[in-house]
Amino acid sequence: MAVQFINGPVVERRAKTNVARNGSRGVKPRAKNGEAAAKPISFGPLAAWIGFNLRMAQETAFQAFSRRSQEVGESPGRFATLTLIARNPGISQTELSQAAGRDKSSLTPVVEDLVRRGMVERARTRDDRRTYRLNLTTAGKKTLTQLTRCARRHERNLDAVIGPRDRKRFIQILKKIAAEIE
Amino acid sequence: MAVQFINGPVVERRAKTNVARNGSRGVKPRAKNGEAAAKPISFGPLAAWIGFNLRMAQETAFQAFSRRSQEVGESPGRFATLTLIARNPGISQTELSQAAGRDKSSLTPVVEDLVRRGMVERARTRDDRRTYRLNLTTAGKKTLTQLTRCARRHERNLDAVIGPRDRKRFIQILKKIAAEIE
DNA sequence: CGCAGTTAGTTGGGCATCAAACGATAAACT
DNA sequence: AGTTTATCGTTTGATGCCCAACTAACTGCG
Repeated sequence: MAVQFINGPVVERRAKTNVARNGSRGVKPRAKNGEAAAKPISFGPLAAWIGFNLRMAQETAFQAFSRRSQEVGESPGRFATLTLIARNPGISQTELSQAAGRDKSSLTPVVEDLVRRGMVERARTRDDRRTYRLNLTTAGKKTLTQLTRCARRHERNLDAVIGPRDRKRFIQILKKIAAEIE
Repeated sequence: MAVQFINGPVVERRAKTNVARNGSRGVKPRAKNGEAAAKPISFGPLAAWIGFNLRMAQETAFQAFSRRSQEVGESPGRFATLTLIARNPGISQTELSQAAGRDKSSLTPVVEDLVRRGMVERARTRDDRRTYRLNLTTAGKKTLTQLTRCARRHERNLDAVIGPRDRKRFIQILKKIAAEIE
C-alpha cells in the first residue's frame, strides 16, 4: 500500500519570473558572469492578457502560501479541505471536491492522509452505505486554527499589495470569473 | 523513448463549484435522483480570501482556454511558449523558462515536442555551445496565429465578465501580485 | 595554463491533478 | 421484483510541474 507521506512537505519554490521592462528584440545581451544583465524579454500580447497574468499571480500567491503553511507542517491543499469540513460537518467527499474545485479522485489520498494523521474522522452513513461523512477531530480543529493564522498573515500580505480600495471589487471579479466562464 | 504526445489533448474538464447560497449545517439534504438538490455548502472564511478565489478563477479560466486551444489541436502550455519565441527570436530555453515562470526542466519536453513537430527550430550557438537559440518555423508561425485567435476569443470572454471599466486596474493588480509577493 | 565555480540543458524522482473505468450501492422505471 | 440508470469513493494511467543531481561547456582567478 505504500502509505508514504502523501502530499508531503511542499518545500520551497520560487520562479521569480524576473519581469523585464521593455520590449526590445535585442536578444542576448550576453550577460557575463555575476553581471546580472537583466535580459530584456518581450512578452508581446501576453503582457496584456488576463489569462496569463491570472496564472502568474495565482502561482506566486500559491507558492507564498505554501511556504507559510509549511511552517505549520501542512500543505496548502490541506487547508481548504479542513476549512470546508469544519464549516460543513458531515460533508461527503464528492461534495467536498465540488466545493474545493477538485476532482473527487484527487481527494481520495488527501482525505486518507488526514484520517491517518487523526485530523479527520470518516464514518459511513447509515442510510447510504456508499458515502462517507467527514468531520474534524479535536486535533484537526487545532491544526486548522494554526493554518488559519497562517492564512490570515498571507491575506494581509496580499491586501497590502492590492490596497483596501480595490480589494472588494477584485474578489468580486475573481468570483465572477470562476462562476461565469463558459 | 516513448515519444508519446507530450502535453497532449487536455480534454474536457468542468468542476462547476456549484456555489450554493447559505451556510446551514443542515447536513445531507439527501438529494434524490434527478432532483439536483443544490447542496448548500458553507465556504466560511474561504469565500473572502483572495488566495482561494484567485485559485478558483485561474483554474476556471485555464480550463476554458484549454478547451479553446484544443480546437486547434494544441495545449495551453504551448501557447505562451510559442508567443515568447515569436517575440524573442533566438531566445534560450532558460530565458524562456524564466519569462514563462516555469522551471527550465519543464521546458525540455515542451521544446522537444515543438521541434519534433516542426514548429520550432533549435540551433546551437557558435560562441556558447551549451545554449540553444530557438526560433519559430513557418509552420510554428501559422500555428501561433491560430492560437492567438483562440486567445483573443478567450480574452473577449473574460473581458465581458470583468467589464471594460475595471480591466486595466485588474491586470495591474495581478501584475503587482506576481511581482511583489514575498 | 589549469582548476574552481558557474551556467545551459537533461534526467530522474516525486507530487497534484484530472479523466476514465470500476465495484458497490441506491434510485427509478417498468 | 427485476432491470436499468445514477452516484460514491477508489483505482489506474497520463500530464504538467518542481527540485535536485548530473553532464558539458564556459568563466574567472591564480
